[in-house]
Amino acid sequence: MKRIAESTVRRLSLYLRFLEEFEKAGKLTIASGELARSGGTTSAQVRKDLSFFGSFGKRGLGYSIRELTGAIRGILGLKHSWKVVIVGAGKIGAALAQYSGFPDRGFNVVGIFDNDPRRVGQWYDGVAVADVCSLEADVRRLGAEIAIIAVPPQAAQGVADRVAAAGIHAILDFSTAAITVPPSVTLRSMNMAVELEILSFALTEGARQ
Amino acid sequence: MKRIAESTVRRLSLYLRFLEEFEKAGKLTIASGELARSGGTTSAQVRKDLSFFGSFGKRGLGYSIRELTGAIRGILGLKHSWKVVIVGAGKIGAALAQYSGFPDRGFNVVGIFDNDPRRVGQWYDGVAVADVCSLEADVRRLGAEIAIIAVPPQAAQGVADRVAAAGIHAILDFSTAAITVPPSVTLRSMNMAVELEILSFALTEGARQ
DNA sequence: CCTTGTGAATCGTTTCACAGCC
DNA sequence: GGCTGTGAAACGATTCACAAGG
Repeated sequence: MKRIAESTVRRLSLYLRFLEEFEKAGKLTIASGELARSGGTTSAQVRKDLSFFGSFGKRGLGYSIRELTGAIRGILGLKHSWKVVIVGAGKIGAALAQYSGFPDRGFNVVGIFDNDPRRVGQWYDGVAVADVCSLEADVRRLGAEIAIIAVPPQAAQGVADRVAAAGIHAILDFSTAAITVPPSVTLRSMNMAVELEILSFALTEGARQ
Repeated sequence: MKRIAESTVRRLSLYLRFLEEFEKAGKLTIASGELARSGGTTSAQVRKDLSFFGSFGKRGLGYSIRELTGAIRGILGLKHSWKVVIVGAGKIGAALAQYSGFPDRGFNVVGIFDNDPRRVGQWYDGVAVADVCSLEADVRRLGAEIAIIAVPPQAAQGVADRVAAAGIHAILDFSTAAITVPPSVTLRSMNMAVELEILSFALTEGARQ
């Protein structure tokens, strides 16, 4: 099977969001054009994205919302839930730990870690903050599959190395550092500094023209 | 001037981070290859990215770190500071409001808004939470240029419409909704749901192969 | 007649490779 | 000799356009 572009996967995730809304609204079928309009793309793009994985529609009719939702959830690996650990129980880490949208979508926080003794032992939504010393052991014991890094930038690379060594293959990095991981690990960065600077560039460019 | 790709701007922002580290370490010059290695790209990519904006290096020598840092800060519009409002003073909004890395990099939080009377009046780092009723008026009065949206997904689109109407041209959306904005507004989404689903896909794909 | 699925064409980005300069 | 700056080539993603099927 051909390698799938990240942009395709990102759009599938968005389609899923819109499909769930349409489903809630009681709609039964949808055409690629309508899905495209919700997501700011084109009908050809929607069809091409789906075509990498099979054919899910009926010519002349469109897609069954129920079926397409199921298909995309299967493609994205959302038919079962994932175990997530959060490293860093500061403001952002704590906010994420309490975020209720998580479990709803199949991502269960099974561990939270910090190196500050004042934070260790605090409870967030049924999970106690553990000392980061036990990170590797706990990741293995709990069978965690995804790590969220929410530590200061200087500590981010070290944490990434440690969770990778403990067998984690997927990392979501909230720090403003730019970290690197071995090829066997998938890394997504939610780097607020970078996003703000992209906005700054756009504002500046707009003013230049 | 040709349109600049978003990927180029994102890399410039990363280069800036590495350059600042090298500068702190006392290095004076750097070659494209070394910058590339820090950022997981290639020397040709670094040179091409910079070439869109001018020529900043010396053949045979590389780039003066001091000069290149200044040039990139100029390109990204970071030579002056930006006024930011945060809409939503829940867990994420409050965490962002207190985030000290913000002002360091020229992004000053000048306003925080919420619709919950229990949150209105709370102080975060010298700024009081205001009622979201006064959003448009305050945005104009304060001269805010960037809005950060940290509200529940159902409310995100409405907030985006309101800040856009109030004259804001740059939005950073932390909600898990997929919102749309007029072409005059630049939108960046830090959509945790999408990023987690991309990780889920990668883990599933890895297992499939 | 409407809408999908898809090869072919187009467009944009990255990589190559080398002339030009320090 | 070493490294930049940049056209040209290669690659990858998006858009087009149409045959096929309900």
